[in-house]
Amino acid sequence: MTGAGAPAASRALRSQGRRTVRRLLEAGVEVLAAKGYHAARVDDVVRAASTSHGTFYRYFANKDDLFRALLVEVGEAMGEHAESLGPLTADDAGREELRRWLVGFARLYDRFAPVVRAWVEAEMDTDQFGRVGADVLAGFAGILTERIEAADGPVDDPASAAIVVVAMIERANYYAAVGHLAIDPEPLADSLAAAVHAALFGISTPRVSH
Amino acid sequence: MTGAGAPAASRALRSQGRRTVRRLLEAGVEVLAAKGYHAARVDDVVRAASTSHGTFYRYFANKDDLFRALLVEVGEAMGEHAESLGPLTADDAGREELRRWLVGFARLYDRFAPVVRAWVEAEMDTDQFGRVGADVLAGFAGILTERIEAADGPVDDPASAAIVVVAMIERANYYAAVGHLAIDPEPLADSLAAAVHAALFGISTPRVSH
Amino acid sequence: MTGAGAPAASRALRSQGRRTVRRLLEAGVEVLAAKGYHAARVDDVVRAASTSHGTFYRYFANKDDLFRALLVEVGEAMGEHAESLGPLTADDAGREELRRWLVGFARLYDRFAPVVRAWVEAEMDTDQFGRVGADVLAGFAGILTERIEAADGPVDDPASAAIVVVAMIERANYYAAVGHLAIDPEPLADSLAAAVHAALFGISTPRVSH
Amino acid sequence: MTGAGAPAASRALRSQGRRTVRRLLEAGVEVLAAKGYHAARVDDVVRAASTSHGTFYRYFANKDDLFRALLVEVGEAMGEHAESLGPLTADDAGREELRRWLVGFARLYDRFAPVVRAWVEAEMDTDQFGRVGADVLAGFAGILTERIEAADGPVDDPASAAIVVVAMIERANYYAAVGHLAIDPEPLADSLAAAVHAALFGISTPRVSH
DNA sequence: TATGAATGAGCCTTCATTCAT
DNA sequence: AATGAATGAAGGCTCATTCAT
Repeated sequence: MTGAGAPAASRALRSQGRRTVRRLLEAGVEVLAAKGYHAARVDDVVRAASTSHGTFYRYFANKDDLFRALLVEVGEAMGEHAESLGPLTADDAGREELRRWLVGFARLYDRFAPVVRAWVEAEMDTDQFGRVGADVLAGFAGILTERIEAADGPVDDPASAAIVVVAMIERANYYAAVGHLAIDPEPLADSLAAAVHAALFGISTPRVSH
Repeated sequence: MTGAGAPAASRALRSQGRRTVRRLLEAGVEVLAAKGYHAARVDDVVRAASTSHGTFYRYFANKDDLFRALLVEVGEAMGEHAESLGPLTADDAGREELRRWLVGFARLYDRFAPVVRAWVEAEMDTDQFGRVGADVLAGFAGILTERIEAADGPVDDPASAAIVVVAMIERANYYAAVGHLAIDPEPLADSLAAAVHAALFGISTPRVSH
Repeated sequence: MTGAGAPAASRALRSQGRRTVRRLLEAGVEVLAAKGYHAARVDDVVRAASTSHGTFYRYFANKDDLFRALLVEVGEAMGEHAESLGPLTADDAGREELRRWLVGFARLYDRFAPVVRAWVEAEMDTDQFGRVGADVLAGFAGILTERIEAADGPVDDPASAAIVVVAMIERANYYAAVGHLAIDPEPLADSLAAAVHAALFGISTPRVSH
Repeated sequence: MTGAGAPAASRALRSQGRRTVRRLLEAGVEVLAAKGYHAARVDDVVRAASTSHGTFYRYFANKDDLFRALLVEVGEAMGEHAESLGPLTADDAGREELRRWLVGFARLYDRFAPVVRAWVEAEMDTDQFGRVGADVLAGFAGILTERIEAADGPVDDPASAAIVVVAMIERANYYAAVGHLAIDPEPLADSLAAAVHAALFGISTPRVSH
């Protein structure tokens, strides 16, 4: 798994080739961060990777192919993290687990923010591109649904609750990463954990002691 | 307030001109719905409005000018609705008020979905365009913050709680409108109201019957 | 029938537009003559037509669309001429008719040589382009077949005889037009008429009197 | 004579080198057959020859160098065959000789069809490439002219008659090989022999039985 | 000697915007 | 006021050829 796109799928890359692919992928993230998906130019990417157009198309079928490859990487990292969510319980341990998991998610999100933003930007366009992103989301929601069912809390409809939770987590992190609204990361993580736990078990925070 | 863009600002439009502007705005929504922001072409808009390029530029400075005008309309409607949120209370009346408000929001969202999607798509691009959208969000979050503070619930940080709530509401409706994930509108509204109320007052649902 | 390509098919062209189309078609012939089909650049055409790339694509879907339009024009002219062939008879009148017809053909061929050469060059490429050309040839061969059958001469298989004759006429004119081989037009026309008549009626030339 | 191009001219090739050259030439024919001259890519050739770009340019100066080498091979074979045409006489023996010769030509043409098609396609492009082909044709026409003169038939202008005959033979075979028009090979050979003999001696076919 | 990685000029096409009628 | 013709900068992609290993 080199991370390369379609044109390189049939060939076995040598070490030089693999290095170039890596450089292009990293350049892709850079450009996505700087200009976003639609404004990203192949020229920007090859310049950032210090290579040529010809080389780009040796490893990726086109612009989308590169970004799809990036999204797949992100999807894999996110999927792995999603699996790491332990059982959800109504007690403090459960809330703590949730918090731990959300912090990990925030870290991932922050790291991959440019790619996720690109996905959001591109959602409408390419079926393929949108598909990869939707799969990530669906996988996420699926795992949450399982945990919620297993938690046996007061939730009526685990599937739609999971979606609400995913939506909340994703967007809140998105706002934080994009900086669209001014939020501090720490209180946000707390608020999120509280909100999610409350949504699942009905108790907002342990310090409700008045 | 005719809804026209910059070039028409200095002129007083006659009724024919106003009709043309109206046609262009509606065509803009149509095109946004059909193709999204980045794939929308001026040519698509003028064809949908049965008019010409020359005419388009008589009323709007450029493509973005049209979409900004649309977004302003949406922002105004959303802002008005935001203001209509009554006091939030921990009891059933508070939950009911919340539910009413969320249903209204879902209706608005549904009606303006193409424009909102366009905004999401365009977020990175134009400072101006993104700004209008961010203002809408910020206005929203501000009003919620006020209400949460006034509610005097167990919430620690009203501002970031408001953002979590906005994120949850916005995204959940977005998913529903775009159809990215399969959600039924009714249980979604219920789940949302329950989740928001729980996040604010710590009681998830009245029917916790274990 | 303006001769324009696909993009102009749905619009009604005004006189300015029709003039532009005409200029582009003529420029196409020029460029074809100077550089041939494969070396022809859209840029060459628009420069020869003193217009812009944008304008080119307003009237033709792409390079091929322009050349197809030209080929259709040629095909129509050739088809009309083909129809003008009178009955073939074994006597001098028949030979004279044949000669007249061949001379007319040579004139047409000369006039449209660049386009025909382009067709020959492109034969393999586009199905569409090749199809138009093949249709012209087939139409030609069909008419000849009819005439040969009507002539009731000693020919065994009118269809393949017609093809031989078409091949002979086409190529001989081609060589003459392209200048690949040094041929004078007049004796060529004579030789062709003699050969064709001989092929159809078995008498090569009237002056075989030894 | 290894058939290699310019870069190999100065070196003496070992047996491995000769094998590589052979593979490249055969790959060239394959690719020409499959995609034609203009669509042929160096990459296609090296892939078909199971070798690399670097190797290709060790033996051929460039793409055209390979195809020129192929055309030279064809030209030699054709030239040899042309020489094999015996004296043309007005009697049945002459007609039979002509038929034999034409059948041999058809076989050659069929075998080399891809290369000949490539030549036709490329006629305009490279002076060099076109020249080789024109030389083949001219050699052909020259030999025919000689034979026609020696035959002392009723032909007025042997040179242009030869060209008409060459045109007829070449194109008819071309159509047959390319499949542009539906022709059966056998009646075509007969028709051709009959037509050529008639053009030269004035008697179309022996079986004129009216 | 062979391989495959890299190059970059070149070409087609799009589309927001301006202009002439 | 409206129309549609014209513009041209910009960007994606190809592929013959050269280079480094």
